[in-house]
Parts: sequence; C-alpha cells; structure tokens
Amino acid sequence: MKGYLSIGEFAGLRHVNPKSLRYYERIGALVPAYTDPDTGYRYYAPEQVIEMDMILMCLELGIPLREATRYRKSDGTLDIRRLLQEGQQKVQEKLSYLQNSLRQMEDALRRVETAEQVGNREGTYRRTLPQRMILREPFVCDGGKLSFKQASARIFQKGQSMGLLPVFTFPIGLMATRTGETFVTDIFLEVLPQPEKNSSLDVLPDGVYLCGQRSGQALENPGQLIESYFAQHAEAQQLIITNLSSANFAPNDTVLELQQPCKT
Amino acid sequence: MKGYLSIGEFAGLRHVNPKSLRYYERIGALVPAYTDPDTGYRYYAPEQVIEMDMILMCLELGIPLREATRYRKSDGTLDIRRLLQEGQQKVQEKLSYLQNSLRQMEDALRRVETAEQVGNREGTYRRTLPQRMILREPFVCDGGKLSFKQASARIFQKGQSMGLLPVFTFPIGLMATRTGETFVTDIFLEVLPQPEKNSSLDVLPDGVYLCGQRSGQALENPGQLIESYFAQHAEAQQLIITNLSSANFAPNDTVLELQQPCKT
DNA sequence: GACCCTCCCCTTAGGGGAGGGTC
DNA sequence: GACCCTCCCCTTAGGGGAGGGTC
Repeated sequence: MKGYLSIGEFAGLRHVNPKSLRYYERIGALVPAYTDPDTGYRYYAPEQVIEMDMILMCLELGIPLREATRYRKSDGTLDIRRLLQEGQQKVQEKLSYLQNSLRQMEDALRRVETAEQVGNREGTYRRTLPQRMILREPFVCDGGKLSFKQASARIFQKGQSMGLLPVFTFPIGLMATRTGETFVTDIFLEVLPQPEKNSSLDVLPDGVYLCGQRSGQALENPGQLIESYFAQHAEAQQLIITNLSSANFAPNDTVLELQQPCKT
Repeated sequence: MKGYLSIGEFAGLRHVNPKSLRYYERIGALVPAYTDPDTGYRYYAPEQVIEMDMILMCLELGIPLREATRYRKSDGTLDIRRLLQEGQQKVQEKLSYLQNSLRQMEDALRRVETAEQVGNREGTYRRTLPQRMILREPFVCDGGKLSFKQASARIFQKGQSMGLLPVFTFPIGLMATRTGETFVTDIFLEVLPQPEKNSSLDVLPDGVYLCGQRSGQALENPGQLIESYFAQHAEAQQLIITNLSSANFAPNDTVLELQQPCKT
C-alpha cells in the first residue's frame, strides 16, 4: 500500500505492540486510515502517529483512553493544546506528590538507621537528638478506659486527618512531666515538619538526652514504668518514652527508649 | 476482641477499603492476626498497621504485591530498610522521568502557541526564530526511491533509537542549500537539546528569517517547491521548510512554513 | 518466512452488589 | 442498625497463544 504503513510498521514508529493498536481500534481511540475489507489488514497513515502520541501521553498521565476522546473535537481535529495544558498540570501534581514521598522516605530511613546504631545498648547512655515536631494529646495512664493501643490508634487517625503524613508507624510515644508528688502524661505522634501546619504542633527541643532501653512489653503498664523511673531518678522532671524503629521490624519485638532531657 | 481491631477499624487507620484488606489476605500479603473460626471475622493487631504501610508504599511505587514478600524475611520480620532504599531509588527515577516529560510538554506547548500566532499569515513576513537542534540526514528529492513520508518515518525511528524524544510529530522538515545551478536537500527532525547528545546533532542558528506559508500538500513534490523558490529568490542560499504545528491538528491540513535565513 | 487476522483465556488491585449471618 | 461474611461479576490495557490466511 503506497504511503500507508502496516500495523507492524506503524507500531514500530513508537515501539508499541501491534496488539495495543488493535486494542486502540476496538475502543475507538485510534482507527486505521484504511482497512482492507477482504483481508482485514489494517493500514495506517504516517500522520496518524500524532494520534498515537496523544494516546501514549494519555497513558503516561493516567488518563483513561475512553476519556481521551475529550481531546478530539466534534469535527475530528485533535486538541493538542488542551491535552498539553491539562497534562502539564497533572505532571506538576505528580511531581510535588513524589517530592513529598521522597522527603518522607528519607526521614523514615534516617530514623531506621539511627535506631540501628542505638539499638540494644545496655545501661544508661547519652545521645543528642534533633528537634522533633509532635502532635500531642492528654493520656491518662491506667485510667483503664482507653488502653495505650486504643489511644495510639486515635492519635494516628487524628494525625492522618490533619494531613500530617507519618510514614510507617514507629514514631509514637508517651511523655510524662512531674508535678509535685505525681505526674501528668501525654501521648504523642512524631510528624514531619510542615511549615503551614506547625501552629497546631508542639516541639520536643533538640539537645542531649539521658537514655535507657526497655522491652516493648513495658508499655502495657506505662504508669508503673513512669512511676518507678521518677522514683529512681529524683532529678528527672520530664521523661519521654518512644519506640526505636528497627529496620527489621518484628511486631512484639519493639524496643522502647526512655529519654530524659539533660539540663545543659 | 480486646486489643484487636475489626477489619473496618483497621482499614480506617489508613483510609483503605475493607475489600482491599480481604484481597491482601487472599494473596498472602497481609494476614489478620486472628480469624474467628466460627464467624470468619478478621481481627487485626494494631502493630499490623506497619505491614499495611509497607503494602501501601509498594502500591505507590508500582511494586506488585506478590513481589512485596521480598521485603519479608524468612523469619517473618519486615525489611523496612531495604524497601525504603529501593523505594527511594524508584521515586528518584520517576521524578527525573517526570521532569523530562514536563520539559517536553512545555516545549511542545510553546511550539503550538507560536504556530497559533504565526499560522495562516498571507504573503511574506519576517520572524525571529530561536536556535534549533536538529538530527539531519541527506534526502534526495524526487529520487523516486524514498518518498518524503518514508524518509520521515526513517528519521523518526533513528531519533527515537538515539533517545532524542521528540514529543508529537510536528517538528520535521527539509532544508535545501543552493550549490551553483542546483541544490542539495536534507531531511531533519527537530529535537530537544540534550547536553550529552549534542555532538551528533546539527544546529539551525537563531536569527531573523524571511518566511512564507504553503499548504501541506506542497511536500508531495518537494523538489519542485524548492526549485521554484530558488528561481524566484535569487539571493536565497538556503531554504528551510518545516510544518507549523497547530493546536488543532487535523491530518491533511498541515501548514508548511518556508524559512529563508536573512543576512544581518 | 515474516507478517497479519480473529478468537479465547489470563493478569492486577480491587469495587459493586446479592444474600445471609454477627456485634 | 451497623458491621462482617462469602460468592459472583466487572473493570483497564493489553499479552500469550492457537489456528489459519497474506505479503
């Protein structure tokens, strides 16, 4: 056929499979310029490669092919400009979404790596912690009503509804502050800093912390854990209990770190 | 169930559909901590949310769930670190791919918009063109062997195999250079500048061009078009013929622009 | 001999019900 | 009454054949 391309030749122009072109025809997205009525052979005009390009762009952008007809006007002409404009916006959105994902993943990896270095240390040690942004709620230890697990489910949901995006579940904890003979506790969720949300967040300051580790089971009775800590450390005004996230996460095998801010 | 979550509660932790969780169980990606043998009710442990997070991350990264078991070691522990590391790489790749797409789309849109401003002008006019990078091949007009359509299909394939990424098919053309009484012609494909590939490309310099338009049909006999142009413009040493890409692309309705570099 | 045709069956990650039991 | 269960059928964009004609 003079000037026309067979399905294989046409497919070769963009390294697609002839099967794909038959599918595009079936759904009406790209009809060959000529089909031999005797043999059923499809023949494409070289200019049709632009239709193929538009289809390939729609696929990349995640625009369903049945909707791709929106970029074809009633007279059959293609509205490339609209596809490009709407496409640019879609790509921009994907880009900022991925950039956000990357930030989260970097943060999570950093967390896992420090946990690996710190994990399973014996006794008491000091380490310097960066500033942490937290979402915080009062939590009454041993009140009986809300177990720690239930409370943590709640704060996760709150953080999520606020769009605070914690990646993986590690950074949850309790903080206790001594008030006279007793203490008050809050549950908290460590979140990624996000400029526009910081007003509803609290800060755990950076600095040197006096640390020690406990098994994860200890959180089943957090009141007792805190009480005995404060009894043994008369100078402690505040105690932070958080889970060390490990790269080999095994449920029922988390390690807690107790962190007591040092006066400097 | 004390401490366990029903499928709906667990799904709510990450705003997923319970149907998804049943699917994850079916393929073995996330098995509930406990299933009531009498009622079939699924119960999840709150810590399992980390498994859900890993699944959600795999989905975002385009890692098939059946492969997601790779991030679970033989003893059942999760290898979060590996997922994060491999995931970061995937996200980086997607990012640079999208950034490239965006560049191409911006370029295509710019092209469409200038074509809109310039399109359908009568007579002769001057306009300033930016520098263009081109991939170029000799093309013998009216040699008979290779039609222009066939030759353009070939150069597209060449450009593609070199990874030069033309978006949409517009930027193709012919350039003719006068040599004494006759002229030589090349076919060319305009491509996006890419630092690492520029060595195999030619340059059409920026500057002012003397332009005029013809219907797309004229390319069916390009030799004649060029011959009559050179006959009418004794001063012309070089002629570039390229298609004006329109935002409303209609095959068989392209407009050609003849561009003659002006001496300045 | 390489290419093209039309069936036909299969894939991923679920969603939308129907019909019936459970908290 | 809201929630959960198991079927069953459906979706997108094709890919992998089988069996048979075409360039």
